[in-house]
Amino acid sequence: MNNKAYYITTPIYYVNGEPHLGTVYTSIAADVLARFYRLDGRQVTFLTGTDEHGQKVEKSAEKAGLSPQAFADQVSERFRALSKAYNLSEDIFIRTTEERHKKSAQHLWKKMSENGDIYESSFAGWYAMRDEAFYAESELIDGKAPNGAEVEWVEEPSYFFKLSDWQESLLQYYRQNPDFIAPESRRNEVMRFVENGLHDLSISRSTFNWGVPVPGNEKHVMYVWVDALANYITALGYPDSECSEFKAYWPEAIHLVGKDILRFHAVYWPAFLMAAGLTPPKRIFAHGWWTHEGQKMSKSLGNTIDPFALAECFGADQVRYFMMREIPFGGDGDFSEAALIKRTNADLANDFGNLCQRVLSFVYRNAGAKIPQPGPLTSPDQALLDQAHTLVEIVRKYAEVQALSKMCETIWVLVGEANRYIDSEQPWSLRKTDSTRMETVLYVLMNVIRHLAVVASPIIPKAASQILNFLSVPEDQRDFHALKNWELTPRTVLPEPQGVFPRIVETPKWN
RNA sequence: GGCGGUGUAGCUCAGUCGGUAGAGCAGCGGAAUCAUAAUCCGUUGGUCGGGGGUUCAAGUCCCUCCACCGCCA
Repeated sequence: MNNKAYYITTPIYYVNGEPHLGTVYTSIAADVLARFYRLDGRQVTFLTGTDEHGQKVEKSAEKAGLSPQAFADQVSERFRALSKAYNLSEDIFIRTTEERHKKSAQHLWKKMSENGDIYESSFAGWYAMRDEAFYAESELIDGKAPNGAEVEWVEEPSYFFKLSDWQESLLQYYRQNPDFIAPESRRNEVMRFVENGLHDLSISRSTFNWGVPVPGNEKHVMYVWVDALANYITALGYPDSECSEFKAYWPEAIHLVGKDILRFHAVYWPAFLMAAGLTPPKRIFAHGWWTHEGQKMSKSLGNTIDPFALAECFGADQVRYFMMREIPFGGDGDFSEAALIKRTNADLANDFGNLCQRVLSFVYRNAGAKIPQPGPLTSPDQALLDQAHTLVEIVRKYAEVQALSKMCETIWVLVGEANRYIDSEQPWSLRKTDSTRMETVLYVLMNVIRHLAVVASPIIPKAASQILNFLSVPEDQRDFHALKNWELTPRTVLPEPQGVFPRIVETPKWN
């Protein structure tokens, strides 16, 4: 068994806005992987949290008549609530306003500074508060940022990070670690970007206060990305790089990010780390964006999706499965009500849910409501069981590369096999002719369902746990080790089963 | 404008080292009746974006054009 540490992160979410579909997507993906590796016996830390500093938060707080901290407290809670709504199993929910984080970010700064990578200068440029980014004169379109954000001329003293010095080291790192950036198309983009030359980075601001003070110059606060990115090591105990958490998990980190913030993670972050004498993370995975009924989601279009309403009306497991299954991780996808309902009804209710129900209720009604006693196995029995036994292995291969939709697909292939097996073995006929054989068939099926439920539990945790309850599988026998080393005990009494994935007949009102 | 990617059945996509096109969903026909009217079997359907070339043979290699997308400028 592989006991190696597994560290999976989402970006910290900016408290300037409410959780949206993209937020949930990243978090669900991270949760699925975290849960998978916990079941696989690995030592896992799953990190998420909120990014709470910056000018936008300061302004929003002012508008709301609150202190920045009180405002951040309020919105941060909304992101915590998301974990409840979607059964997210984060081990650490970090907030950048925590004292330990300030210490960590400041230490990181000091290290970069000691290494000679930070210098003081002044910055003049067009600043878009909405993006918290600067634009060159040549980039402006009709006096606005390329994306339409309002810009203002800003001239102020600023500290700079010598990003330009890190071009070669970064390229070398990319070449030596071909898996560092995924998907591959993104990796190529990043490499080309770096090959084209890097500009030094303004990393402090002095015109507002809501941020981590720059060590040695309290007039400046850190530019939001130095502050934000540091969260990944704060959570492991940095600056104590000798503590057990840090030693176990760094640099094992797998950062899941949206493609919009890939550059910060794949270019700035490793440069910061190397400047501070630390190793870059193991992998950055940039996933795609969701459209809604074919349209880009935006507040102005009024077509955003409230993830809370979504989970409430369709079910957290249903939304989790849909998002993981519907598009290959890394690509863009479309969220449509029809597609969600189709997946729910076809894959969850008809294929998997009904498989469980037809077997479990048959056992409950026609086999004494007990786990059956199997007799000798036939070759179809053995063939199906063999597939169940290799399920984890195949799914694990996909988990290793964050191929989440492939993980789902693989599991559902076995669901299909199990449905075909029932039809060909016909336990309902055996009931009248050969009850021993009937019990064998049912036992095989229950065992296969057990495998399916355990392996699918990272994706659909609630339903999987219900199914395992119906199978009377003890709480402590629900991991991958138990699939190999524990068996259903014949004659164990079973509870009355119920459907776990109801069909959606009438579309709920949710939006 | 530079670099890269995509274009295959109604829809979403797979097609490894070139050898006369595949899956899922939808549609159609049938079987079964344990089950959430779920399941299972069979089946219709494509001049593989257009054109040209290499080859005994190209969705698969080369050229060119068109459309869409991404990153950079």
